Amino acid sequence: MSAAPRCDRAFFTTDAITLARRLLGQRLVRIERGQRRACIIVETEAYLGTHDLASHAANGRRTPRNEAMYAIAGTSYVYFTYGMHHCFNVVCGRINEPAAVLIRAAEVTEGEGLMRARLPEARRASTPTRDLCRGPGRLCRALDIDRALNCIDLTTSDELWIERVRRRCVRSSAIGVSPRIGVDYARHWSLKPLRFFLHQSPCVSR
DNA sequence: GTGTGGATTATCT
DNA sequence: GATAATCCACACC
Repeated sequence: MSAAPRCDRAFFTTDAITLARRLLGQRLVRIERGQRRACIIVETEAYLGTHDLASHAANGRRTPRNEAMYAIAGTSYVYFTYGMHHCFNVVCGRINEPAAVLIRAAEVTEGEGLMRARLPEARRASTPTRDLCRGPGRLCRALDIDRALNCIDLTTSDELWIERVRRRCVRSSAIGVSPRIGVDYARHWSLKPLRFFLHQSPCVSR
């Protein structure tokens, strides 16, 4: 594990599309009981604001669940869905203007054994390493991210943060763009090109 | 390789 | 009461 500076407030303080691209290639770090897990982010989705009908904050909806989306850039937003999965987002934009980036997939670099231990016994050994953080629910399971980590400050937390392992954004030609996944209910907003991923990564979902 | 449906429950209407 | 920013197993090709 090479030393790298933690992403600071300025890194997160931008619009969701910019942050979604900026996060690609950066390192997500989780410390639990003194043990470190890490992975390189390879897939993200931008959720833009109250006008974005696919966002939990669509039409200005503000509830206990999505309260974190209204917080300062660099705050975590972790929610529970489909009765069994957690999803991890990084809040961006201005305070009271809900925008966030969903972290959809990553490539494991540290703590693979700890991640495998979270799988059911039957699949613990047979699951390919590239699948451990391939998908937003799998990523949260592998890193043991749940609502205890909702609404924390990623610039100061000692449990979860992002390290800036690359100074500049990945070049555009290396980034694939597509519609977001699983938001068919959002009418024309489901078709907008707001999913970003590294072409060359085997750890991108679908 | 593709496609389909079921799991399972917090959250909101 | 309905829905969900998903995943998995199984059928079939």
